[in-house]
Amino acid sequence: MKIDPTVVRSLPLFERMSDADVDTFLNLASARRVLQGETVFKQGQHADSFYLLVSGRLKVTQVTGDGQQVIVRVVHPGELFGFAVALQRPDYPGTATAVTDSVALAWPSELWAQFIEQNGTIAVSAIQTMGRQLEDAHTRIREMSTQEVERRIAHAILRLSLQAGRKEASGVQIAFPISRQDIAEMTGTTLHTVSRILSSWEAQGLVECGRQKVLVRDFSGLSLLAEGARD
Amino acid sequence: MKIDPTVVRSLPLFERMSDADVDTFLNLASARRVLQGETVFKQGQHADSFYLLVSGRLKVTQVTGDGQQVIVRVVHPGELFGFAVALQRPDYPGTATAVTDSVALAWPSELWAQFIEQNGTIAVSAIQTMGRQLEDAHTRIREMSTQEVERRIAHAILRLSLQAGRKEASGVQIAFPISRQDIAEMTGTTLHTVSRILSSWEAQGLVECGRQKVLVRDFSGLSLLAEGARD
DNA sequence: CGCATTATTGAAGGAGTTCAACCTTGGTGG
DNA sequence: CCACCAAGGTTGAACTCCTTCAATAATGCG
Repeated sequence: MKIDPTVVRSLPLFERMSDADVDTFLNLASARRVLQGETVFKQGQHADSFYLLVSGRLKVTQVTGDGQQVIVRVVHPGELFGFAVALQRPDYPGTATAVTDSVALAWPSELWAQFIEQNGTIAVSAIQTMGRQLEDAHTRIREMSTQEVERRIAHAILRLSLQAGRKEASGVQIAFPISRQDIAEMTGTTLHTVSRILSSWEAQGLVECGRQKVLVRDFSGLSLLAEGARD
Repeated sequence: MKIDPTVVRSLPLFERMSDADVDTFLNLASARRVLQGETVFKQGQHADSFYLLVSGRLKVTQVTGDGQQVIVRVVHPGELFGFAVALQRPDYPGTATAVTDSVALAWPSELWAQFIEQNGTIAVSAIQTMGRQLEDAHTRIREMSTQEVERRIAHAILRLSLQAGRKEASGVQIAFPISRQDIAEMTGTTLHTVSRILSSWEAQGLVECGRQKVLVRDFSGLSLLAEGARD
């Protein structure tokens, strides 16, 4: 599969890089199309590649010993993922599943150290990607420690509508299929609680939702709720 | 304050670097002694430096809008911290407080990009540090999502005893003063619950504890508990 | 020695889970 | 083309783990 350099150019990772360097990187990469529901890699699998999401959307999940699933991250276009090498791990700590049809670039893990050491731009970008993820993770920890479920769900929905929102006539729609179960796995609760809360929000006119979809009607109303301004 | 290059050499960050390069880095750094209870930087403060902990131990806390505190990280010797620059943030997202007398090296934030771009070794180390932190954060998220308080506390105590344990006659002591409140802020619960659980563990002979101290007597017993093998 | 900080423990209450039953939706194969 | 059924969603009721409130005790610093 061939990738158009101009598409790639627009991604932050490459924007400060010379044309020649971009070509070098692209020549070493292989592109991969992943259909909705398919996985790029599975938890525990040998980490032979690291990836860049070109288009689409992925979720990265981890399964605990007793079979419970948690969504640790949503991958948006332009982000690096699957860089287990960077953590000096032989295997992937989670499973990456496409929630929409997606395209990813893959490089062999052996090239990671070489990329980072030889190209400062890549190093800085990689660090920024990880930094943003680290902040997200800390935000989530803070929320899970201190906030009740309703506020956590509000934050999660607001974040998704910002990172993956599509403007519609009546509000902002989250641009990929997302189930109650998914939201529960992102906020550390159960699908039952998520369902109850979304229903109550719908009654209040804050959101509109259906099977695998959520549309934010009243962004500022939801923000108030997220910030703890209880009715 | 002067720093001995041989001390620094033993840290992973510098171990693959040439003597000349180590000197260059040390000449640009300023060393800072931080006494127990003092802060290296405060949440919201302008991020003018990034740091490396040479000795001692720090906790990094965040305070939420409504005044609740959360410990987002414990910094152990040899680790980078306060690299807000890397996240393209003008300010520190948390407060770093010494829990034991500590020594840290500080570099001006402006040097970060230069360090990373020019020295591949530093870049790879920085990425590994962040990667490890990211994994820790994901582990914590997973635990908070799926495990009950007792198991979370068990995991936290085990982790601390591995990362900061000092062998004593009757077990492994956590090598810095740690209160019930601290443990609560690390596991997303209240000091009351922590106190109750530690008391019950003490009765079972798993730990021994006093004011600001915890000693693990039965590591494997506690591990069993952490893994969910209920009595 | 006095007092602030830290810790313990009981009792009451509540937010959210668990269990259970039922309803909706949309894809697919007869 | 539409009937069927699996996957996703809703909602009630019971229960429980943990928090919150409250009061008292221990520890160690100045």
